[in-house]
Amino acid sequence: MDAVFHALAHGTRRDMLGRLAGGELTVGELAAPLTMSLAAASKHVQVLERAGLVRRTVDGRRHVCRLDPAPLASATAWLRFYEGHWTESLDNLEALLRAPEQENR
Amino acid sequence: MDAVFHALAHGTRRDMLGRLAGGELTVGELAAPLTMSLAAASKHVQVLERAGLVRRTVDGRRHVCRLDPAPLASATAWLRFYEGHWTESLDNLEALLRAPEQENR
DNA sequence: ACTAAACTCAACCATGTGGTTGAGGATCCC
DNA sequence: GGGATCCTCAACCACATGGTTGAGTTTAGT
Repeated sequence: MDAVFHALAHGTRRDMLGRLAGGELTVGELAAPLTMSLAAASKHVQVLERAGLVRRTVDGRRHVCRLDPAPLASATAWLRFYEGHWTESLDNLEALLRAPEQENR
Repeated sequence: MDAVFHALAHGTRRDMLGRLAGGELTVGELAAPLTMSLAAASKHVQVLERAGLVRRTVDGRRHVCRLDPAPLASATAWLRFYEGHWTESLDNLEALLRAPEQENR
């Protein structure tokens, strides 16, 4: 799960995932719009692969990547949990403000 | 937004956020259960602060930290967007499997 | 006034990360 | 077969990250 958040922490990788949401792409196609070498882009793909967010099938000399957003589910679950706690603590704050003892600030 | 994902990428920081969801804690209290020095924990708090996830109020010599999950919202929005694309591509897959041309695998 | 406590800051170190280049392995095309 | 294409691998480099220790500051307690 660290791997998922780590993969998402880099803008280049989020960009790749975004374009993969539109359909399968080869490593070269993923690298094309980027301002870095193919080898660098290849490393980013590997990071996404290790995080389980991208699956690769080798088709001849082309490596075709497709999105596998399943690992995103655990990340969203984590986030939703703490957003839940957040609204809860908002309720607590509100309750506190309504309480008889007036300790505003 | 990179900052938010980067902050979440470290298990120690997620742990801190989790405990902060239960209420305000000082830097020392955040550091106590960890196997690192206070200075190291202090740095983690600073990372969370830069990401906007934690707000600090100095109360005497104690630095009280409280959770501010607002930046989590943009992260969840990003994730939900791609989860949407995911279910869409699942539909595409299903449609493909139902299609006349049988190219399973 | 002294000491202890709660932190931050700065310097330092080891390791990880993101990029480059150069070489090489398959694969397609002529 | 020969050359161009697509991609990985390994070595290297600069810089960020995560940890340490030691010193310093501010506050609390006696």
